[in-house]
Amino acid sequence: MLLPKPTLAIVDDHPIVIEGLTKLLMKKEKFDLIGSFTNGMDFIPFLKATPVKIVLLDIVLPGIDGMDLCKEIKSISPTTTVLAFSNHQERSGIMKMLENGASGYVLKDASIDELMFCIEEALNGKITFSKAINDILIQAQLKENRLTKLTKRETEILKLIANGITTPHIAEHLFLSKFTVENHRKNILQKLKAKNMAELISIANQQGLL
Amino acid sequence: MLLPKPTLAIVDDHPIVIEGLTKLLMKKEKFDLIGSFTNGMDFIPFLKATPVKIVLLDIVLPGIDGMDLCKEIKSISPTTTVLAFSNHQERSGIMKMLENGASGYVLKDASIDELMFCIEEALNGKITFSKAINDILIQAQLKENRLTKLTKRETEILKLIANGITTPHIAEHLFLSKFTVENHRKNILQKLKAKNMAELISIANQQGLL
DNA sequence: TAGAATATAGCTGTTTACAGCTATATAAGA
DNA sequence: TCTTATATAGCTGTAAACAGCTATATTCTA
Repeated sequence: MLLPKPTLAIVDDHPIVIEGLTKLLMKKEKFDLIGSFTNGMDFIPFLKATPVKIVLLDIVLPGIDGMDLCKEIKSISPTTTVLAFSNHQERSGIMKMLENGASGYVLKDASIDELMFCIEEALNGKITFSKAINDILIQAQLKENRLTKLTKRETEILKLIANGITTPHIAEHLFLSKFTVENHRKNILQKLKAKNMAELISIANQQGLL
Repeated sequence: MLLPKPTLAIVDDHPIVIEGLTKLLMKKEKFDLIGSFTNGMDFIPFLKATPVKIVLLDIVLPGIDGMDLCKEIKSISPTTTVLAFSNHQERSGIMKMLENGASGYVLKDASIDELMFCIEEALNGKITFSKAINDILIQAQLKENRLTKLTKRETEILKLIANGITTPHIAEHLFLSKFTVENHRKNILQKLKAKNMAELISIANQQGLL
């Protein structure tokens, strides 16, 4: 290959991960691995001295964490592409990384091919995620889209209410105490921010919950 | 005109109407007016003896009324076209005539051109109505289509209910007694056949009343 | 595995809803 | 003009809804 390979650095507090990644990346011969670091404090001076095209960045790090480090990296070298590489699966962490300038998020149990693909996509300016992360984000999206999240039981009871069945009858029908049904009703009212059953059914209809 | 004109008969208990119609029809020279009768008993023997293509038939007649006479005419001579020509504006009478085989219904205050047009349409096998009758039928249709007919007040209150406003507050808002609002609610419940407010709002939503 | 969410059950008031009636004045329609 | 529909107001019960709490067992899930 005549073109110079993109320079790549790893920041991960697990030496084993660094070791494994190094070997795999060597095999592929697509990137020039110019440095591995187990914390952000060591990496920052290096970045200031050396141009780095792409950084694989863990979230959990001793001292400054990945989220903050990402921000720092982008302010020092905006042309550097940061790709989160972590085991963290919380949506909040993922979002924070993206807000701070990361170009994607790859879960550590992703395959090497998946990782290579994501790196290339990131280098092309795209935001990419490994499959597992994608699933998490989509699911979160779905939950959020469903403006209101009623449980199975609540949905069941809501439908009965919409059919004009009263609390005592619902209790009978579902073999529950009337107190239980009443509690479910209270919860539904709260979740949909309704003052009473009439408004509840209105809102439920608007949101297509029936 | 070389073609034989269609034969036409009038059955109407008002001599003035017969007189006027006769003159107008003569002018148009489109039909061969072969007989005028002020009651059905006189007309039936005539019809049995003479082929009549079209009959202008009033509803209010001495002895046998227009609805029954129409049926009789169609059973004696199915090829005879009967066109109701009356002042009656009740939907039930119109429907009865049609059920008994009439090909249309022209109100007596229709213009002569309207009448001529309707006769021709009827001869062509169509069911026609003068404009005023059409309006009556359409309006009746609309009323019936609107599966449920709520009054202005009821609709107003229904919307407030759907917004979660309780009876006492609705009463305040509309400067009414709470008893009045309660009565409106009862009426709405009955009209929409709902057991309670929850079901009411469901049904109202289904019927697009909100 | 610990914490969060869910489903369950309970108690006590107060407020609303609902059923069942009567009644009257006005407006709209046949 | 006469009947029907509408809008108004009233009364009396009973049933249901609602607000505000506590509490526990189970199930999800990070």
